[in-house]
Amino acid sequence: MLMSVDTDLLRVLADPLRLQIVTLLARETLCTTHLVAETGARQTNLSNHLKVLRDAGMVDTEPCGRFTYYRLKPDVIASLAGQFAELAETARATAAADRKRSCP
Amino acid sequence: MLMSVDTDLLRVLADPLRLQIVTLLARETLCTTHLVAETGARQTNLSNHLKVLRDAGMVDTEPCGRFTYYRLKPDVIASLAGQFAELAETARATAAADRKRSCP
DNA sequence: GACTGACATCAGCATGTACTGATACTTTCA
DNA sequence: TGAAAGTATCAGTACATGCTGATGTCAGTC
Repeated sequence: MLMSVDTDLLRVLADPLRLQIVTLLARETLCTTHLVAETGARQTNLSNHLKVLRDAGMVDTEPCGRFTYYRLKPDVIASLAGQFAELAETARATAAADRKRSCP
Repeated sequence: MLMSVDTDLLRVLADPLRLQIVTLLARETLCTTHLVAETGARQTNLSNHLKVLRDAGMVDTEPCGRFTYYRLKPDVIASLAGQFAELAETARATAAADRKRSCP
């Protein structure tokens, strides 16, 4: 069966530090220095996670002198939100109808 | 900062087999035998994953003779969907406003 | 009561993951 | 032009994760 939600994206967001980065970037475009300061993570650890987010296609980079700005791709989050909304609606309707398959 | 989405729940759903189980249960209440048949997973592997879903508070169990039925808790999925919807809206508004913090 | 079916639990193993420290590369500054 | 700042990459390590096979427990059947 086709998955209802993209598990590769879920795995990327399931890490607390990466989710924090995504949440910060949802509010404003920031550079690596900003993100180190806001998250308290070490610079190389943050870079590792930023690479995971880039590879997952969730953020774009934007050089600015020797700073690198990261910008979230809102459509990726919107797509995930849509998938969860569908799953939630299906679950709600099923609970309301109390659908239960017979014993085998 | 408080997380925008529950990463413990995300980690639970980030596994393809567990997400498949949740998707099947979103459509109807099923027993372990049904789930083995629908997913093709081995019985002990499926039981391991069902335990993870129970421990995460995503499903309830319902004994029925020697069968065990699993019922999805729709409010858990609805809550996650709501969290993603908020994150998506924040991201969309930020992209529209083109918010970018100045260089440090 | 023995047997069968359904399913939960557990230990072991292979693989994946997240962090650290070291280091390389690029840009800017003095 | 060399030093400093910013950031990316990499190897190593410790821990987490997912699967398997074996096995235990409980409900139903004969």
